[in-house]
Amino acid sequence: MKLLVVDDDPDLLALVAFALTNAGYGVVKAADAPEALRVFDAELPNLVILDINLPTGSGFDVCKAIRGRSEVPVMMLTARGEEEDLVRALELGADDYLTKPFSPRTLLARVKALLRRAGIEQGDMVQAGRVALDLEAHSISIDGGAPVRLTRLETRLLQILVAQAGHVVSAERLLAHVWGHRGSGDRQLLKQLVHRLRQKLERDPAGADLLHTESGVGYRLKA
Amino acid sequence: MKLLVVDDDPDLLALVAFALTNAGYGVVKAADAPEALRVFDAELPNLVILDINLPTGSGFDVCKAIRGRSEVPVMMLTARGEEEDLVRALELGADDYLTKPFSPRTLLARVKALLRRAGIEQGDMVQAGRVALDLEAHSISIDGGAPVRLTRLETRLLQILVAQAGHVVSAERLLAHVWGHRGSGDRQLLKQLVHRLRQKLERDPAGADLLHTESGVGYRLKA
DNA sequence: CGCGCCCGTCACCGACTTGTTACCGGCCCG
DNA sequence: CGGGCCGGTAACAAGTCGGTGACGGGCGCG
Repeated sequence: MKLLVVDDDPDLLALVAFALTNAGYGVVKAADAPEALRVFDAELPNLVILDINLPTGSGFDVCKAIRGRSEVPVMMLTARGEEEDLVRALELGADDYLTKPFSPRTLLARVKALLRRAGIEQGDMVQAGRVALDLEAHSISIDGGAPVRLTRLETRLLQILVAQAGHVVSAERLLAHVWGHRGSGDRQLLKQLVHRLRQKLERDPAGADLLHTESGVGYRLKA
Repeated sequence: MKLLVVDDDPDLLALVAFALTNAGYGVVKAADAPEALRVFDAELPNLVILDINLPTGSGFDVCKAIRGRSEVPVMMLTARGEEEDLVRALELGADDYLTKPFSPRTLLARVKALLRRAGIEQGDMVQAGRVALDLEAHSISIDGGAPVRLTRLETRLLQILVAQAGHVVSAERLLAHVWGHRGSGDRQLLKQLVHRLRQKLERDPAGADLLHTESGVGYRLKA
């Protein structure tokens, strides 16, 4: 799930991008109108978040241009007291708006609602660094590459590793999460699962080296 | 198609009910929280439109209570400036929201979109990508080709697959939708139905490969 | 009544998943 | 130097899952 965020304020742009990335979305950014359209055509995002006030050209033009080539949902960002602009934006085909300042939580809820309404609801998806794990489809994609199919256990293993990306996860904890208390203490189960998972990851050269062994402790997914 | 509208403002309630009735929907009304739940249980509507501000109990409680007993789509109505409430509503399981004031046209478009997404569109045709499913005639047409007759169960199966086209639908969910909770857990039923459906689809060469198996998860209709 | 269709059930096959055993090599430490 | 521990790898076996064919009961209809 790829989102395009357009804002000329670097701080706000970074904040929004951070919140969305953390929630597991792929984010591409643009700081002005021409760049926005360029990135849009190159990346074909599933949703656009667009500041009304842009230095070069206005957000209206971008919204209109996007509407000319796609039905993708567009959310406008506006400063308080610009309600008349808002009406214009909605008439131009924007799907929702958000008044600054807003909380990341509000942003996320709105983005989710928009995606749901547009019917491009994604499955449960978690992302960490270069890997995107699709819990619904049981697949993983590295650096946005072709998705690799995973088995049930592999998915469960990756789920916790992705959630704890960059940190070591103890073997005991992995065992508990994947097998429940049944497999407690059986390191062989884990060895095999890790081995099989690595074979799949290494089919994509970008995926080799992602899953590190922390000797005597557990495993760690590169962030 | 029956819709439940809940609002304590008699004017707004009448307006909304009028717009929906005019569009051909059956409408039942409620003015407060207890009445809403009573009417809900009695009428089992296909969609609920729910004001957040209710005199007795809040819209939240109603939303939660409804979610506790059904997956029916819920649309929340909110006044401008209640964005925090909105987030809470969406997290409680509401599917969409509308900020007052809104135009009847907007309301209708949203209601239609919600019903389409929920796959409870009645009567007419549902379409997704290259397939057009006729729920009345129990037939399907691929790429505008000759319609193929379907049985009752095949139609129900395709209904949810078309509604979720491009996304994996879990076996459990398919079973629940086609057979109700009776067939819960019986994969064999699903295997056979999918097999029979595929045979029909593959009579049209364009239809082969449309219904994809996601091993260990469920099935997915190509978008 | 007999026919055809719908659909639930059984049986079987091949592919995949998962648990288990065995073996290899490196490392630490006495 | 040698044994024990650890992690990686290979190979096998049992179990599971999905696809397919076949049978037959139920039902509506002429």
